[in-house]
Amino acid sequence: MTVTLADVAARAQVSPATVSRVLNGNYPVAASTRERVLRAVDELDYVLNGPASALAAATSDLVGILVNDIADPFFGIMASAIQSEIGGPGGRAGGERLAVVCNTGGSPERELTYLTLLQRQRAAAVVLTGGAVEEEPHATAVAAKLRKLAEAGTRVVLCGRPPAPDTQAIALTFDNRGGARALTDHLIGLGHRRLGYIAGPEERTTTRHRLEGHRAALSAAGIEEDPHGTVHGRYDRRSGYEATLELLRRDPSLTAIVAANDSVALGACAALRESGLRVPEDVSVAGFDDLPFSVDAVPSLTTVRLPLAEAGARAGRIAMGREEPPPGGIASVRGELMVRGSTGVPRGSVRVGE
Amino acid sequence: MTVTLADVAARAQVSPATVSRVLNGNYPVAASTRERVLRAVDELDYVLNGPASALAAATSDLVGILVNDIADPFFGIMASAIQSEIGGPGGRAGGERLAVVCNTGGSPERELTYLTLLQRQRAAAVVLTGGAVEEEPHATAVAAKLRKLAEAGTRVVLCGRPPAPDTQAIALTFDNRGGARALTDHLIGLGHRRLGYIAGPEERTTTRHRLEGHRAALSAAGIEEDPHGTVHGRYDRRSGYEATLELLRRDPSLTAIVAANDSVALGACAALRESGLRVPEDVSVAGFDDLPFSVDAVPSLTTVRLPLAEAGARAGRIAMGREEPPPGGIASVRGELMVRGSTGVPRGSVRVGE
DNA sequence: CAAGCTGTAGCAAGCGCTTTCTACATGAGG
DNA sequence: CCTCATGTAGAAAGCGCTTGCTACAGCTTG
Repeated sequence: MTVTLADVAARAQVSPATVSRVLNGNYPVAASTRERVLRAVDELDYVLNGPASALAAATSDLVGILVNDIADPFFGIMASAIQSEIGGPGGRAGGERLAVVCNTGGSPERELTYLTLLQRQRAAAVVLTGGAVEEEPHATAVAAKLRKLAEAGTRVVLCGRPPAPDTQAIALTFDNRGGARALTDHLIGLGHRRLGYIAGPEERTTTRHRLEGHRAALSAAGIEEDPHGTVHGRYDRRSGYEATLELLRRDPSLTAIVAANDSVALGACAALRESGLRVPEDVSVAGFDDLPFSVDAVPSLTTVRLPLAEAGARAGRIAMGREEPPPGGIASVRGELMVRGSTGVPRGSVRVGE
Repeated sequence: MTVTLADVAARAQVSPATVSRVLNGNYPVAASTRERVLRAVDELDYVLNGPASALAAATSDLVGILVNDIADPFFGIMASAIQSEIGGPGGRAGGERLAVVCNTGGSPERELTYLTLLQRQRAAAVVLTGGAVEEEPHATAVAAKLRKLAEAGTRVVLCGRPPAPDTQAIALTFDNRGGARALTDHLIGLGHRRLGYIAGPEERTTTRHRLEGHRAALSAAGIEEDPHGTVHGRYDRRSGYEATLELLRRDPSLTAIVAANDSVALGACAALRESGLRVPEDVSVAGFDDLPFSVDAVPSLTTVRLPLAEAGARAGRIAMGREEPPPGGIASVRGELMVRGSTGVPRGSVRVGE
């Protein structure tokens, strides 16, 4: 039924071993023999049996990329960059690797499930992207799993994710704290004193770090923080829309809104607009990430640019062992403040609600 | 070093066969034995060797999802929906499947490479999304590959992609022609007579179908088509920006621009704005797909909504054999015209360029 | 001219699992 | 009490490939 190595060998009048060596190209084979084998492969339309070869060689060419939300360009861009350094014909000769992205949907359980599945497949490497969940039963479980993977020879790289101690995992972390700090500093510099903050889900590291940066800026400027000034939500547009309405309800006099990311910021802009408020004349809005659509927004979004593609590419190379890991296994990747149209000096003093 | 089935068997004082049966749950095992085995698995932290089991059972739990551009939400949304019906703990008990998305980057070679890689892994199913390339050496090669896959028992589903004849592949096709027709009809109905069209890459089916729908609408309205009214580009924002400048150069008097998709439309809006033209007062703009950001654009985009998530979910279920394929193996999925702020009646008659 | 290389190819032993077939208790039926 | 289903477990034969080791030409060398 299906063609096997032995069939090819028979056709080429050589032993299976020789065929295997031709295909893997890691052993001297006479040119004439090689050609005969290749012709047989072609004529029989032979396709290597991946599982069999993985079993025999005790290695696999699978590389897993875990993302929180594949429909979010933030992850799409990173995944794309990682993959481009790993899979397909772009890479080194002979080394076809199957780079696969797994969508955890932000669920800790699914993250663990995928990790187990990849461990099962004896993946060559695993790249985890995006913020981690800090909640306890899970964080430890993931760390343990990562350790196991590393022990089994799987290279583990974290991209845009905080380091996982005792794990051997290489981490390229985004400096969310610093970026957030710069962003809020910018707003404060413009004269804003009443700022609202729309945060992401509470249990994520990214959320916490960005919030910490924001608060650091506030306290450095001597602005006492209003506990009502922060609303938590998801990392999507909708969440930004709703949170903005809530912030406006709590404090109609705020002059700036800092969002957890660009999507949230766009939602905020929409809510503001529908509330009859202009951006940035009435309320300034700032995002985070600088996704492609952010320049295009009207007004264009002030945000912190994260080098998603660069970091992803680097993570991919490290995962493939084609680039040295950073010293200590940890590197912090800085964002860059992009000042654009959505932020400006606060208008006068009081605005009447409604 | 690594724990194997045999180790677990030894620990549980049973034969490897029994452990295998407990793990697969497809053979009666006494409750007490099962429990003993499970405990041993737990204590030893045993993880099944995927390749070995795939080899022995001649099946694998891999499901491949091919996308053209993972950084594009169009694909992200579909991939997410497909995956949610396939992978992780969402599915049927016991059946953990590894749903993986492969990014072809729109390159025919990579598409083929991934297909081969999946064939190698003896994937349980493959879902191909997005338009196909029509160029000849490639189209035939892909069809041949799909046939091979199907023969080898891999279920093949096309989602948002035209049917592949002689292939056994199930196809859920988007009615791009019909959607494009409705969209341009709408514009014509508003009174537009000079329309520019920004198309995608020439060799893609999606591009051709949308263009055909557009032209059908024009000719039905008795508008003779200006060969200069169409510019080809990529499916991204940038392309829309550049193409718009080009269209404006060719015909400064056009009153509407139809874009290949929403991203392109956004780029068009940006170019228009920078050229001092208002949307829709001076020029109407229409997109296609209705991605999440389209409602948020200013003005919000008139477009054709494609039920990406629904179609993806359905494709996923079909791929898993959990839903009957449509009769004849082919279903056409219709889009819905969403009339929003970016289109309006054309202004007066002549506008002066510059 | 015998001994020793070098370059190629084959043998055969697994890799870790699944699954068919066989074996053996048990308890039921005659 | 013997025979037979019935339920449960084990033995063992692969699945298709890789790879360490062996074999043996054809050439150098001393």
